[in-house]
Amino acid sequence: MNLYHLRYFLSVAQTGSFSQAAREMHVTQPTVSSGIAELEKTMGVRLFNRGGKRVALTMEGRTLVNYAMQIQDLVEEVEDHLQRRDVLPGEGFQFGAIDAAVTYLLPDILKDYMRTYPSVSLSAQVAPSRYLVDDLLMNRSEFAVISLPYDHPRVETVSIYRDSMPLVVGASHPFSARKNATLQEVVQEPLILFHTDSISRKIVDERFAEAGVSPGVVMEMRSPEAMRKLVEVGVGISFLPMLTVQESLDAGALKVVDVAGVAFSREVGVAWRRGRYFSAAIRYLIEAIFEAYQGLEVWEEKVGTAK
Amino acid sequence: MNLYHLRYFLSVAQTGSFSQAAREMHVTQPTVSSGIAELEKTMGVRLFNRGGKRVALTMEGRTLVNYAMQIQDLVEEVEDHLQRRDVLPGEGFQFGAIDAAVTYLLPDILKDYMRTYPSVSLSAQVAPSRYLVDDLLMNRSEFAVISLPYDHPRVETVSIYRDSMPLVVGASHPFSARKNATLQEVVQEPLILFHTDSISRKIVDERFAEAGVSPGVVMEMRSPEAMRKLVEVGVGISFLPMLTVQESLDAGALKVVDVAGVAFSREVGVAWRRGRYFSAAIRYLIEAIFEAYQGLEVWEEKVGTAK
DNA sequence: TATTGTGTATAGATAAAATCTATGGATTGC
DNA sequence: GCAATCCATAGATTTTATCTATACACAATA
Repeated sequence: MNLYHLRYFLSVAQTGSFSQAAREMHVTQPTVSSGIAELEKTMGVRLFNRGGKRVALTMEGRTLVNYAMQIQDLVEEVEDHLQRRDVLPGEGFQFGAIDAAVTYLLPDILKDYMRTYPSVSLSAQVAPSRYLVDDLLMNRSEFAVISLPYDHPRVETVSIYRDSMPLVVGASHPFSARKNATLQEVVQEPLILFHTDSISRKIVDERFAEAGVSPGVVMEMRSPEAMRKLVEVGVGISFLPMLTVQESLDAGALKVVDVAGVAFSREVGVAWRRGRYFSAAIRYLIEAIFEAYQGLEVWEEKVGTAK
Repeated sequence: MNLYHLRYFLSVAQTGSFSQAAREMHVTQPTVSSGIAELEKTMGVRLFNRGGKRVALTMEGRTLVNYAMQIQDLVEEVEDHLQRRDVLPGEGFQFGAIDAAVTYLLPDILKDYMRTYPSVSLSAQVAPSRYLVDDLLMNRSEFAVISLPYDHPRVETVSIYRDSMPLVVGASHPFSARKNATLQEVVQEPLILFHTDSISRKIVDERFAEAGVSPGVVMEMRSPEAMRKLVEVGVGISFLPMLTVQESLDAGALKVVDVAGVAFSREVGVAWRRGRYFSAAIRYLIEAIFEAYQGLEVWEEKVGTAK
């Protein structure tokens, strides 16, 4: 069976004439004849009774008309939808984001997005960058907002936000009265650090290594929110992203202490599998993120305006 | 777009692999690749993100899956229906029949038929044979039960019933007391005859011509039932099919009078356009008619067991 | 009853497509 | 790194669809 033949068939059924159908379909009459003959052969039934001035559908022909019209409609509908890049109700996609992004950077953007694409169902996977990149590589999510830098030959990244990662201490901590401290002092304190597989931890470790000191770690964990709480109650001190601690600083529950001569910071960026294709609805969300923060130019340079 | 390509597409979507889909579809992997590429080209969208061990559907791909499955289902369904010669609810066909046939010969057969094919809607066209044959030639009805003989190069006929066409008179008519009459006597009486375009009239005229007499016609009409009524009330006398007058004879409202030396009769038969194809559901009805009366052998000889 | 116009079927040539084989480049997993 | 597996591509081949030309059937008409 062939969709063109089905079209010929419907035209013949409607006009009652092979010749007229051929004219309508812009093909020759033998083309229609052999198209119908092919249908009749594969189906094993006669579709028309020939002989009069007009051909007449058999009962089987009438049955096929019924289905052929439905099939035609579906084909036209799907071509239409795909060409105008419609999203079917219930369709959607998954992306990844680190805790800080989904909590502090994305809410407004997502809200706008869902107004633009109300029928798209979004699914955000929240996890440390490492795992989000795994999802990207496995094609399980379309893109991810992760901590940078992240170096991988098959992952592209574009920074959207530079986030300082100051030393924070609880309001009751001895350091809280001071403006600054040295790294040597810091490593004497109980430290709460990100888990070693995290990017933020890698950054902290690098700074320590450059300064030739090593921290006396008390706790390692993956949840910045949990770490913030622990610092607030005085279990230890920590280097935490500004995004995470801003509210606690405002409320006075935490204090920032400068560390002489060393700047801690990490970047947040968008990552995707190199060379992948972005559907319009996804592209739109990504570009909204770049517009809200930064990186639109770099993105366009890397991905191009074409799809 | 091509139904095979759609099948490949669904298989890839399901297995997440071009190679595996190729194995499933019993084609080579490049065939699947180019099938998908063709779909992507005509639709103008990417359907899969390649790259990992498994390929992943894009949003557009997911939309297409949705439709492709529906299309596949319809295609399978229609092939199934046609191959097992199912009749869709509401489908049916039209046949023709003369008054006597639809009133006296067919009722039981139609009743049985509608039990066997409850979903088939029958439409009977009741008219004089001439008109029914027009319908046959125009492919407007599938077959017809008409008066015979009917000679036409493109119409086949098989007799199913021989019906005598005696002279009938009203109970109060002078002839009604007699056992017989001569043609010469008959033509002196007011005669009610079928219209000249009818087969029964042709038969009557032939007998008159053979005897060298000509009737003094009072009325010509096409409805045997109306003629019966007119004879009953004494407007005239008539040659009417036994099928039509049997009940009136039983009730004593009409009397049969032999006409010396002349036998009037007509045959009833099934007619169809020569060389046409019969759907199973139609064939079944026709064969039921032959079985109930006669002619099954002749029919099978003319049409053959094949379709 | 021949004639003409309009139909559909068929044969053979041509064009278009789908598919195959062979191979290259990329990625994953060990 | 190395082997295995995967998808893309090029070119050859086969299959299918379509076209041209023509035969044949039928309907309308003179």
